[in-house]
Amino acid sequence: MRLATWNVNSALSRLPRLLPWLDERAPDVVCLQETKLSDEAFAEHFDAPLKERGYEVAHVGEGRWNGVALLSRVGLEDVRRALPAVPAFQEAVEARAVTATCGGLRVTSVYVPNGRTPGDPHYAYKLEWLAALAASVDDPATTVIAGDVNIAPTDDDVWDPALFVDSTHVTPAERGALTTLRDLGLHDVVRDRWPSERFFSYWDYRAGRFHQDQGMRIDLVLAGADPAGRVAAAWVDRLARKGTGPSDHAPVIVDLDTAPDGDIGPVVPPPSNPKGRKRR
DNA sequence: ATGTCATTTTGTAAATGA
Repeated sequence: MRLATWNVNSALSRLPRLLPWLDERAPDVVCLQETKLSDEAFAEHFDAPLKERGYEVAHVGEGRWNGVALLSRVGLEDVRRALPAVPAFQEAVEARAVTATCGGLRVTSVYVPNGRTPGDPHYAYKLEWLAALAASVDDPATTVIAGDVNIAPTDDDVWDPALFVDSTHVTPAERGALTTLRDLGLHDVVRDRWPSERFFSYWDYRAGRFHQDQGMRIDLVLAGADPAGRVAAAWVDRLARKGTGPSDHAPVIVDLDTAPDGDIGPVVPPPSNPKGRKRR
């Protein structure tokens, strides 16, 4: 099963990139963020092309800002359109999370509040929202939380840590929220796959940041023991950040070993070693 | 110092947000 997450920075603007990307990468489950569409507008533009490609859809949008979606062609059940006990911002619950059961996993597409600057009301809201996210996890073992978390887990996930001292995305309180999720049993599976590589998932549109690879790794796939133990590949799809009309984020793709029926299949014994040579 | 992009508007340039 191939799972992907992508902050598209307006699904409508990204339509000419999104549909070809689905055809090329053929993900089974897709978490989208920043669709910036109402549910009605998303349905108008996406229901037909997604159905044609075999996807069921759960979209939670408000129109101008935010907006998240789950696309799945391995089932989409028990949809939850907001985190339980999610904090409001200025009395409005924003469209930042949608959860469904897809292919036996409880998947949540998240768009964590940006926070703007420490001290800003948006920053306190971000931390409250992250607490609600952790509290929303029912069964960590089968959970996947994927999306734009607006937090760089370590200084290795920022192109120039010195520039970001005391900025949002890197503060101990924000990173502590990721630690809380980790302590629940959720693994940052792309980092686990590439523990000492430096790579990013977001690059500012300005100042030629992408072409100088000056970015941040803020789009994560956090997976519980069951999916984390089945990771076959995990990578950032940088190609989608190139060319005409890209999002400022690249998709993150994770492949899980599974047979079509959801059974991982027989355990294959290791090859025999009749000549007694040492294995490397 | 801050080079882009997307969205909205008693709109057509300016504000807002990231």
